Amino acid sequence: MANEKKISFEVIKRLPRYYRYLGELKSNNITRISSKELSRRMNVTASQIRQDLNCFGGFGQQGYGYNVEDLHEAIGDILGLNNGHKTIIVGAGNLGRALANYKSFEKRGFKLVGIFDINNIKIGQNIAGLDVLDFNEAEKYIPDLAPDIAIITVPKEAAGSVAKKVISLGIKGLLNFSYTDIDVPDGVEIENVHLSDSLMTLSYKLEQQKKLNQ
Amino acid sequence: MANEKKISFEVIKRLPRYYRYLGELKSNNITRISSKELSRRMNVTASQIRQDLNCFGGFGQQGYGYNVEDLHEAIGDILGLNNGHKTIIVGAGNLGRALANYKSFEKRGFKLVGIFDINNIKIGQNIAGLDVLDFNEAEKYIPDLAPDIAIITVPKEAAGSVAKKVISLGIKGLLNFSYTDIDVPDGVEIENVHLSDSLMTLSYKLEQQKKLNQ
DNA sequence: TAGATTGTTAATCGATTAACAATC
DNA sequence: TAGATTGTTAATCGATTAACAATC
Repeated sequence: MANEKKISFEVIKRLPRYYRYLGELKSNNITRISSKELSRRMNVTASQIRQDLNCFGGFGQQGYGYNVEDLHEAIGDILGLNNGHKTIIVGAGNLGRALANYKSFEKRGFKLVGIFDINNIKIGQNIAGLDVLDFNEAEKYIPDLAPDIAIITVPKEAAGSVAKKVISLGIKGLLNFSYTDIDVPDGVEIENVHLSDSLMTLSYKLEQQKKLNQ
Repeated sequence: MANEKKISFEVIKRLPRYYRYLGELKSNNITRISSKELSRRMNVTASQIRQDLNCFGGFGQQGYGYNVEDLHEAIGDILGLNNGHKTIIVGAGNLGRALANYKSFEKRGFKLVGIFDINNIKIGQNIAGLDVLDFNEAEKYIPDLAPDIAIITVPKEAAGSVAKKVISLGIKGLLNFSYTDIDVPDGVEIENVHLSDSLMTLSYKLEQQKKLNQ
């Protein structure tokens, strides 16, 4: 019944980038694009683009290329951006606040429905139009809010227990920004994002440059 | 002269994670670890760990394993974390503020020396102990601050020109958070970080789960 | 139709894993 | 010494690229 061909996560990770470039093309009123031209702009091979897209079906047309708007929407569908995912943020610190006000999330169809913290000073404060709720009373709020995704921006010491709690309340997707990896049970999905990691790999690259110039 | 074996970026991207786990072990007063035990904790193969580490030299000892503290420091060195990289942030919006107050960066040896914006309301405000400076007068400040790295948290429309400006002032490393890819000339390094990308791949995973459960 | 460009198969390349001799 | 575990070579696996027939 289901389409059985296993699609590698390498391919999935490239989809948001295709999505972004297609969005750009769309706002520039470009209606069609060939894999060759897109490859030139994105700095990847045309072959890879065609392979990637063909994992999901034949979006293109021989002799013509791809319809920008159709392809943009198709990738959005594949990524599940048109499902109106409801999200909460746990941790109303600086990063939590920044993400709450982050317009990109909203634009890609993610709707923020709650912000939580355990700090009395923060509880009740208004962030991005929402009053910060007491995470110690999570079971009181979360079932009604019914979010799909929890964005975790708490200190690493608290990350594990926060994850456990929200999972127990039925949340199926976690985006973890705390400086630790969180493991989740089967049926729950997680993406661990470590902001300092990219700063470190950047640092490595600078190191190499420096050596080259010596 | 130089060590000529090319190390793949796949390996480099894993280093921050090794670094983090070793840091954890260290704070738990664990002094030695075998690739097998580390592989169990990190959920990777022992073989990969040994291969990765051996790109940089023989840190281990047969029959013993690896000395946690030594290895932690060695990886820090490889990543260039002990160089006291000076950084600036361009864009004092929510994300810029959050990153300015982000303790992880400081802890890994990155020192914030300046915050810039072009908005008069923000200029002069104090963030993380620094007065926000006018980016329109970047050439007045940046040569003295002499940063290695610029963290770019401006809207995508401004990202390109901000990059061009800081590169012209001698900055060699860019960490770009704006929702566009920035290309840089030879000799300059960049890491593009797109926060919504991981939210999108998470959304994809949720989509797959949903299909499974139908 | 002729030209362009896809979809897809085959070839290549690189990364991961397995295996084991070296050695602490 | 015997046991453990590395460093490293070889085997496997998977991802990327090249090539081209199909087709718009």
